[in-house]
Amino acid sequence: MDIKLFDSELKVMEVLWQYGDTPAKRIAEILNKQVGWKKTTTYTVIKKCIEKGVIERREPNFVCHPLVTKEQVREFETNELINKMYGGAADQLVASLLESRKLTPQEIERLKRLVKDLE
Amino acid sequence: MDIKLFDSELKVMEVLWQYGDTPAKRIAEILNKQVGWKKTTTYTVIKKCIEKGVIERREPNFVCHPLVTKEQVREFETNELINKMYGGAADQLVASLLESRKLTPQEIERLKRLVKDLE
DNA sequence: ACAAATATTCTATTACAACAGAACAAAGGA
DNA sequence: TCCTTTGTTCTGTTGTAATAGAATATTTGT
Repeated sequence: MDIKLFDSELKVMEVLWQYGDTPAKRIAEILNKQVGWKKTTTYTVIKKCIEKGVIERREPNFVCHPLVTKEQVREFETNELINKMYGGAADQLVASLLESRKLTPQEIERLKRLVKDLE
Repeated sequence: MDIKLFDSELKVMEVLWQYGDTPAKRIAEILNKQVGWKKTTTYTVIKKCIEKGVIERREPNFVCHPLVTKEQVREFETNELINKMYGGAADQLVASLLESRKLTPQEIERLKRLVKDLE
């Protein structure tokens, strides 16, 4: 199963992650409202997702069911970034975040607690 | 200046970041060895980078000079990831890293120190 | 100044993600 | 059963990143 998702595929997956198992028709409605896609576009992308193994059709009514979690995709994407931009060193990424002050004070607080809670 | 770099452009920038100001010819040699590019490919991509404003030609000898740092691009790419996959919350990304055990013990140590050193 | 070597631009080709129209299939009500 | 609606696939268009060949310009050694 190839977990690399294109932007279009991610849009579909986001719907499934948010709403759980959903009929194709419903996904099409949601994405039409959200990003203006025609229904055939949604169906095309769903098909790609099925071929790719990240969605399967399930009873009853062939609802679309996600086979990968958002966490898995997050991890994958994050690893790609770490390899591409940080030479594979995950802590470099964190260091960069801290230095660039991209973290709000609240986030820094939460981060401190996270790190403290390690082991 | 559009800081969004394609993979091909990133290859050129990596050379500049690693070696400093470099003549186009030299970049072409390096990338031919590294990734097998023909020299015209390198020149084409350099041109794109110049149009995009991330490289300029400088005296003497019109060497290629990077106008953005690796840190800037890192930050940009990291922000894109955070927005795309973590709903804009940077600390979520860090939390995900900690949970997924993608950090080695050494990295966790360094991370602790980083956090401790905050103010 | 001119030939040879080198540097650069111009123009194509290929591959594929994004998007969607039209054709086709299936299901439900008259 | 047939017609209408709904669901799905098939096929095609568009845009553009990646790559590079051919043409052109520039420099350099003699």
